[in-house]
Amino acid sequence: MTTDTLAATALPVLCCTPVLTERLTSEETASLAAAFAALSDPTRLLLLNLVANADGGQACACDLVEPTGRSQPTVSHHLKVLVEAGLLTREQRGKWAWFAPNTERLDALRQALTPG
Amino acid sequence: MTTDTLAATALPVLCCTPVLTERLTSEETASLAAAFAALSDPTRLLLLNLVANADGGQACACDLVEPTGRSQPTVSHHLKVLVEAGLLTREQRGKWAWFAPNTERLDALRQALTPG
DNA sequence: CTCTCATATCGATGGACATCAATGAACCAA
DNA sequence: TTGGTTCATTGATGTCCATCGATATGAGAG
Repeated sequence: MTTDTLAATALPVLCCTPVLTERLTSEETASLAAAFAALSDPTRLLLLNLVANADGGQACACDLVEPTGRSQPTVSHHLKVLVEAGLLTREQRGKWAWFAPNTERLDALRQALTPG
Repeated sequence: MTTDTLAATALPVLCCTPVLTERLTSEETASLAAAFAALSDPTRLLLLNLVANADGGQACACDLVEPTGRSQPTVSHHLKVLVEAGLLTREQRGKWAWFAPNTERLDALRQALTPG
């Protein structure tokens, strides 16, 4: 089996019980950790930043390779991780793949860090 | 070179330029990624949760080993990572080490995920 | 000083992951 | 079909890291 652990654990659980107020179950903990793990790589953080600041709040993958200084396969890999973590949405338009931030998911993540 | 990368890169930079609004420099990106990396481990997330929900908003290390199901050295390691990432503060009281959440740091992290 | 308890550090190990070059797959144009 | 373009997948490699047992450090207590 291919065990894409990020996708398997991050999405099913709604995420995000507040870390600072309520007791976390082990499932909630794993889900939250997976979401933060997606944000823990500088290249992915830069990709999210580039997409969020692009015109219309969306960007084509073709415009994301050069600014990161990484190879195309590496960028493709990181975009997949961000999508599977629910932080970006992906839409295919002909040959091109367009990405946009998933604001609901980001809101939920932010709430998890909100004090009681 | 000993490269304690978390401590070396996370703290000097103030952290946290909003990911969703302003362009990130490579230093800001690295600092933010380091902070999220500290939150990307289930055991550390649970430790933060336990401390934040403890009486008086602080907890003794001696009470954090059993609930995590990890060995004492492992818990000690994770607490160190959280302190070096600025997410927990550490205070020595006699033989015991007490930890509390660093709310300012958590606020800053939350702001980094706030939309424009 | 000696003993005990709380915590930190060391060294080793297994697994996860970021990265790349090469290749594949899907799409479009001519 | 042929070829070019965009993106994903594969396979290999080096590095990072979570985890543990063993051990060191350090702070009361007696």
